[in-house]
Amino acid sequence: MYPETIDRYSKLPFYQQLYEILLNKIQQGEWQPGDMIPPESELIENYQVSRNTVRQVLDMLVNEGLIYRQRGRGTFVAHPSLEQSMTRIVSFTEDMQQREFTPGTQVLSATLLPAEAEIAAKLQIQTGEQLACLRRLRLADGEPMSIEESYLVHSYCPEILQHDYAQQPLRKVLETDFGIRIASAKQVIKAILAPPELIDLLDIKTPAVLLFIERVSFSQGKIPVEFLRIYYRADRYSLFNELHE
Amino acid sequence: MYPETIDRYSKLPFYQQLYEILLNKIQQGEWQPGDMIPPESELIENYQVSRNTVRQVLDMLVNEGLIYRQRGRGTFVAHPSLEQSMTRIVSFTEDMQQREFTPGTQVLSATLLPAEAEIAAKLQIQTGEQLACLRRLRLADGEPMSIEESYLVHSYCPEILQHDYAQQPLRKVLETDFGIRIASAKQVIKAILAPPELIDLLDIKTPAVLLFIERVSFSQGKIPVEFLRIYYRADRYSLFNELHE
DNA sequence: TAGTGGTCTAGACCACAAA
DNA sequence: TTGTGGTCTAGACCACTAA
Repeated sequence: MYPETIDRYSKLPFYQQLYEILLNKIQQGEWQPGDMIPPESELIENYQVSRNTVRQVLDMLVNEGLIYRQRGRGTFVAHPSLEQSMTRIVSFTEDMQQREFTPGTQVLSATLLPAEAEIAAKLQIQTGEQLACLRRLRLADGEPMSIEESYLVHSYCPEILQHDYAQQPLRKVLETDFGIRIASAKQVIKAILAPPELIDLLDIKTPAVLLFIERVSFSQGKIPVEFLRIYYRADRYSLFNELHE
Repeated sequence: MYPETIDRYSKLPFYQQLYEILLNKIQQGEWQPGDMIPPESELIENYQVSRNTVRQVLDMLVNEGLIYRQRGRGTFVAHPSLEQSMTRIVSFTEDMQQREFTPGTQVLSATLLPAEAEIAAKLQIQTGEQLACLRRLRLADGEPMSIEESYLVHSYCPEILQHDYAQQPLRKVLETDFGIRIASAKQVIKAILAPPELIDLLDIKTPAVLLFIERVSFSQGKIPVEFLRIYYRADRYSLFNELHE
């Protein structure tokens, strides 16, 4: 399924290929949190690249918080942390597991509609172009945690609404059915007063506060694919991150 | 004032020394946003280090969003972006300038008080130890933008309250008077309903929503120095960031 | 002592941008 | 064509950890 060796004639640089290979081993759980990954010497041997190339890849994974190094001991898979959810694209399921909640999902609606100007601009399409809109209520330990409104450019992923998203992650369908992998995203984080129509759905009392995120997600080719609005119950959800000089 | 060459007998690695030198040129404005910085070949020549070492330093600055590279053209100082304020320690003044507001500050109070258990734990000190508390109203274009409550471990910086913080940045006093440089921080971001006592100060109407940040800042020696609460008017302030795989 | 990651060097060839 | 950054190699010596 995924390549295990570096294609020396590929247009992709060695370090990107090796990054994909190692990332995959972590994401697929072949290497578990806390596991030591093979030492640099072994990666050099296995993949037939220089130490600098190996270290370039490990640096990337360290920067993303996926692994950490200990001099004299080795390199280890990091335990998922809440900080990661601020800089890495993390699924709702992963996010909730890190917060030690049991995740759940209810589909509120799945419809086609023409793009409003505001959303069209963010997705770099024409106003009125068809969008697939998926609204989901997200649960944590059975209680409402957030509402997610996804708007997908329908021409990139026709028939996308013919799945049961209570069971299946949207991201996985995008990847397996349409070959679209979300590689990066930009988002805005706000605090808002809960709109009346969300009060009942989220099972909160007015006046209630929400942490509100608007996100544009891009494919590997940097094409905007999805516009997402997430309304989090502020009494149950907060964000963490680290700053440096 | 700041070293301009690499001390080849220092305990600090070359790349850290070079990082300090280049960071300083950017922060002091010697190199302005949009300026091309010297090409790698020149940095190699100037500082007598290898290309890998130069590139290691430039990689760090790129990761922090301070510079960007264009193949075939050169390396340039980045224009400050709103995204940076999510991962870099940015002063209120800088942050407002990036948002194209004119910043202003009013000191609400400056007092000494004993540490509550909650704050003491975050600052890794004993409950009841003396804290310097500085409360400031922050203005943008003359209108209230946020309230900042700083709690500093007083034994690290005695007499710190004997300055006029309407004029002088707290961070600068810490550095020049006490040799404390804030190098990293951890923060939590929440949405809250405005507490009644802040309503008037922020010139908002109830029920009002705030973006609320609690931050612990660490010195270069990783010692917690400051606990900070910031209450932002949600109608005027939001956060931006980028995510990746 | 053996094995790990941390730092550093001196080269090489390539792709891209501007003149 | 020249100069820039992008990728890659093959070595070296060091500091730290664990046995």
